[in-house]
Amino acid sequence: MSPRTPKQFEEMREEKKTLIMDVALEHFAKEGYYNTTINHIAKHAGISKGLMYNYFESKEVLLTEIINRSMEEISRYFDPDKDGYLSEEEFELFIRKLFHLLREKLSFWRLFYQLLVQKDVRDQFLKTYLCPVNTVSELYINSSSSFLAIVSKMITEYFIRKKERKPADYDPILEQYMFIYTIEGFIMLTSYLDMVDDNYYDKTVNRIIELYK
Amino acid sequence: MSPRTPKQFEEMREEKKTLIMDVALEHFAKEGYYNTTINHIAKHAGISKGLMYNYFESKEVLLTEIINRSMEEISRYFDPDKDGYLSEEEFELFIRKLFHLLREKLSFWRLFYQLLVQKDVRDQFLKTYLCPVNTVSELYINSSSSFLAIVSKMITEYFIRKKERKPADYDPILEQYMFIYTIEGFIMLTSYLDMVDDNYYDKTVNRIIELYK
Amino acid sequence: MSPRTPKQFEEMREEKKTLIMDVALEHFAKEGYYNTTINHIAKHAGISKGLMYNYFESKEVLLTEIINRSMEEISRYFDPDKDGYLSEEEFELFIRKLFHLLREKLSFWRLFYQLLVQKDVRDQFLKTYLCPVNTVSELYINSSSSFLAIVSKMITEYFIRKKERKPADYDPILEQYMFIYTIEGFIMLTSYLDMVDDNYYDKTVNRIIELYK
Amino acid sequence: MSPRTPKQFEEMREEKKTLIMDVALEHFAKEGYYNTTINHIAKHAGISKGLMYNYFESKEVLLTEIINRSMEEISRYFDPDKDGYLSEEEFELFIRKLFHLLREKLSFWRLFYQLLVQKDVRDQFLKTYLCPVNTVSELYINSSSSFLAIVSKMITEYFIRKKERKPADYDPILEQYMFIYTIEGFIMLTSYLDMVDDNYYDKTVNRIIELYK
DNA sequence: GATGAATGAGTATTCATTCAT
DNA sequence: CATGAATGAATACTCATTCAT
Repeated sequence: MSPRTPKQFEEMREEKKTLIMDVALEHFAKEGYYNTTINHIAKHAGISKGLMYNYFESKEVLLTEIINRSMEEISRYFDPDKDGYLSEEEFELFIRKLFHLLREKLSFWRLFYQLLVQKDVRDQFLKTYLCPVNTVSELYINSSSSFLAIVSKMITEYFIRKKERKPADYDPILEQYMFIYTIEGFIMLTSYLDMVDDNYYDKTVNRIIELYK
Repeated sequence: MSPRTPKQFEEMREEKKTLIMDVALEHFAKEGYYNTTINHIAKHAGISKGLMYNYFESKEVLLTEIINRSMEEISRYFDPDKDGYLSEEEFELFIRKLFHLLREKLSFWRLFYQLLVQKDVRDQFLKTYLCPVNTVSELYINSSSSFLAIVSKMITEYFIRKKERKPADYDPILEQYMFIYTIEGFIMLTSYLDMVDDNYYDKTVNRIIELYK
Repeated sequence: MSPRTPKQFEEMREEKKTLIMDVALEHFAKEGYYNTTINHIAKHAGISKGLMYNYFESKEVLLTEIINRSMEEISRYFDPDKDGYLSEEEFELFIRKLFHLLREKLSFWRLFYQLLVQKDVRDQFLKTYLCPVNTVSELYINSSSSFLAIVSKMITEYFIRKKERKPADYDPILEQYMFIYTIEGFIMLTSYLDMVDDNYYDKTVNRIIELYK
Repeated sequence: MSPRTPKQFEEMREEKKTLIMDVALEHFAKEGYYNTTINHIAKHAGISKGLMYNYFESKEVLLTEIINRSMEEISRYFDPDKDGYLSEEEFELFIRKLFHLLREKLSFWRLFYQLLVQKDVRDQFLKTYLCPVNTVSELYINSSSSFLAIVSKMITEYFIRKKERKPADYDPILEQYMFIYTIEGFIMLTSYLDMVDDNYYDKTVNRIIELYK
């Protein structure tokens, strides 16, 4: 039994961190951030309370890391072209991916909405993930942390471009708002209120694409 | 200095209760229910902690009374016909009123979403305000506590009726979902994320009416 | 309607005080002194909390007055000869009266034992009602407050006198202890634990008299 | 500095739990359960308030555990034959042991009487320790929790059996009551009122045995 | 006299975080 | 690395008592 290499240690550490974050996310989503105690997470992750602080220096840092990880996953999952341009096909794919993700990462969305709803967390979140940018290119410096801003900008530009193939009275800004409200409402009701009608999940996606593509 | 009459006491009580509820709603909405301490509310209402308990037997009761009061106000504000039938004009008016109310009672909506997002509170809330009913008429027995159920039912029936004046492939259920998602997303983004573009407030309302009336 | 005389006022005051004390005794006995709130007593006595403090300057004073009143009643009820001498007939009568009183004033006994059991109250009580005395005569200065001491002394002397009509190995001190233990145990079990067997109430009294007269 | 083993932790826990229970018993007995604050106990046990809750989930549980522990000790101390039969020698021994225990566990008796005197606690206690049983044998399933019931039943049967060696007018029920009152009164006065005359402690025991054996 | 609104010190309990081993 | 004992600041809630009217 040769001693473990530093690399092995690092891997074990990462695995443990991942485990803790998974458990924590699950509980944060189910019981709420404030109602979930460090003790509870530790027990369910099969480690001691003290060890938690070896991995995450505070409960808040744990939360932040969970959010960062999820945002990175999401960002990677969408992986838009780096050209900042959204074709019609890409737009449709984006929506389909979004709805697919909603089902895959339900716990994260639940946590996400819980947090958005609290002023202090929300402000922190928006500062991190929605820092105002002017050009798409400058965003790619740190694409995961500015993912929302990138996407937001790309969608805006998509709607503006759409005007060309629409009647004169077409208002791209208004349509974009309508699109975002619908998406948001769908995510909210699905992830939060469990008000999801499985029979209509696909129909809804198609209808949104039909209306806003 | 004659002693106060019972009537005077009652008035004082009501005034103070209202004051406390207003202050509490403001803070619950801004900081969140769990992050708002009784102490904090008391201080901002200019009274002692102990007095809070003269008016509300617990923090939870305070919350409940705030919600009930707001639901009653909202219920009174909409005051739908007692026929359970929503004409096209009434439907449009309903939407306009809803958006008007959103601005007037922003704090309440914020609180409302915060609570919906917490499983235990949500369940309690839904049980109280969305008890399943079969006929609209039976709801009017206690119209404020079943206000949501009434509205929900009336909207469903409105969409079903709409099918008559629509093409064969019109799916009323799907349309209703789309309508609700849009509304929900709008309320959510407006009340929560302050993502409201005043220039587009009215345009959005009109567009929603245009799409779903 | 002529205005009330000072005497009438005084009587009304006394009546109200009596009412409050009755209600308070009942609740103290049932719920315990610490578990009974001033508010509760006031409500059950049909007056306001503030007015309570017009009659009794504190909760503790109320308790003290209840005890004093009861001790006076008991003292009056027994009304021993002022000669400090207990004849055999008087001894038997004393016991019968004691057991009769136990039934009449059950609430008081309950309160009494509750209080005895708490060190601070007990000390206060013993200081007031059992101040050490040397001669019976000096006790009569304030016969109600030293009632227990008087009775105690009279009983002691009764047992000592009994020795004359008993065998040589008769130990009056021991017999007195045995007598007191029996009485005490009976009162305790009857008043507190409701462990009273009505069929044996009289038999017990007779047996105690038989054993210790 | 190797980390502590689970065994070491367990030992530490038990020691500390015992310490806390001892301190708490002492204070509950002296000041009364309601008058003894968690703060006070913690301070006298030399630990923080918070730690109390690591060992006992509430003040009430602390009390319950103290009582259970004491009842078990007492139950173990008496260790009656499992035949449910009390011979004359065993009866005498039982009494001697009882009086011995009274001195050893004075604090517990004080606490015990305080609790008996409060209706809610009393009911709970009686339910736990005096659950009605029909045969002695069925009690031994959980002998500590039904210890009082066992003893009570054995004593009753002892007195009934005694009738055979007594005159025709001997009333076993009455005698048992007299016996219990005497015992009870003795315990009460000794443990509570400190009215114990050391010179007469043994004489009393002997006299009780003489009278009721 | 009479009321109940108002106060504030006190109480049990929780929980993120630290630290000795 | 790992443990869980230990801390203490914070929180909801209670209640005797005071006081303006």
